[in-house]
Amino acid sequence: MKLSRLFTKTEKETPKDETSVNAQLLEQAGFVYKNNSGIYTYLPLGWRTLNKINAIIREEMNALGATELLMPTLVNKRYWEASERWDVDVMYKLKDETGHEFGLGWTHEEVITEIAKRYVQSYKDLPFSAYQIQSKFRNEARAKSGILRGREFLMKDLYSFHRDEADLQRFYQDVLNSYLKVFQRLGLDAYVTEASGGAFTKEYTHEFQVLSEAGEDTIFYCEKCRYSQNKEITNLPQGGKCPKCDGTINVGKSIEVGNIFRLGTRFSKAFNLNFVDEKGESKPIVMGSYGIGPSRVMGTLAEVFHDKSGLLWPESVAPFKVYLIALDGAAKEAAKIYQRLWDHGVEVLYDDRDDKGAGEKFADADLIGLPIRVIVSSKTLKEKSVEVKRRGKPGMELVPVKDIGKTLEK
RNA sequence: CGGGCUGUAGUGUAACGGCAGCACGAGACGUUUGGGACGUUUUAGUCCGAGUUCGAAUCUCGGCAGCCCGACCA
Repeated sequence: MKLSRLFTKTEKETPKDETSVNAQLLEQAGFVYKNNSGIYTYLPLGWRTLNKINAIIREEMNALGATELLMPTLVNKRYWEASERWDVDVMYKLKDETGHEFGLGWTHEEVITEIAKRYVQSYKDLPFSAYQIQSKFRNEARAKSGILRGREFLMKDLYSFHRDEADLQRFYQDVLNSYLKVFQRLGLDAYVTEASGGAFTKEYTHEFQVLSEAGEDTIFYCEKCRYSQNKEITNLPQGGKCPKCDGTINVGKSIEVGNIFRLGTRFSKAFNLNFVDEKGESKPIVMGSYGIGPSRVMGTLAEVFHDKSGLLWPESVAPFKVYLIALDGAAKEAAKIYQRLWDHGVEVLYDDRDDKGAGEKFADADLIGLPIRVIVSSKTLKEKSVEVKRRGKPGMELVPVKDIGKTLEK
């Protein structure tokens, strides 16, 4: 993409009134636009990043054997009444002219359970799992921290259906491992944290927590074996011995980027979702639900990966891999290099603005935070080379123009 | 939902109750190009509504909006 065609611009100043790093940097660099508190537009750069995050999640969900679908956002009152969740204060409710009442979907156990009823009758139909990536709406009393806690946000929600607790437990463990893989690919160091099940279950659930001062949660964790518990439920002693190994328990603020729940039969009983086993006996289906917030993940990445000059995206989620800059009359050669890089499958953002000084282009490159910066100038062309620099790393190297595609495609 | 703070050009900021100014940005022309370059010139603003006052960006009330703290957060 050429910068001259990107309609967004960076801001020289950090937005006033924003104290959280993700809000400051993502707005300043033109990744998101705040329409209202907790309600954001994902601008072209941000949308590309979000789609990179989604693509990684999709790959891992598909690898689990889950299939993707898309459920409605407008969810009729009858669904919520069936599970006794109509009187939930985070739900946006609305009524149309004819008096039909809806809640905007803030989670979709009810909808998927009803759908499953239509297609699942026998043990032969189990187990199965399905997921979606969709905007969720939650009427948060207080949206905060940029895109970390929004009223409208993106969520990947996965639901699984099993014949018994043992099979749920097996899949639950698979999802746990799958989530760890997702976060590892996203460049995030997530702790699997034991937490309370809230209204869903009396058992522990597991949250995926990334240490960050911007987080709202507090976890007690062992760096050595990575055992971790949420402050809500823990009796681990700060500075004390880890009960699982000989490590020490630390305390830190953290961002919850994912969670997994064993739902049991709460929803299948509410909707009479049953199956018939080999003996002809009818039994309630055992369910699980599992969530990751891609938009919150994006905010978390901004919180974790930045420096005083701007963002520092991991390559797996950067909107582009390369920020290409043409200086002093090298535009013609830069355009060729731009094309060559794309031919090699390298995603390039080309700063082709001819009315901007070098300093401004450098500042924007740093702010936007793509992993690699390539500069073409008369100086480098004298060496038949371009300058390649990694964001956040000292030093640079000259790479011959003829090798640039091969060098950067890796 | 309780509490605190704040709303001035696109952005960031100034102005005692008394002429709304500055910088950047944006537009035009020219010179520039290795860390937000320079000259000339143009452009654009007091969140909305009431009230007090000779006079309101400034004081009062209401609304709307944002940030922060707390409560809440399957």
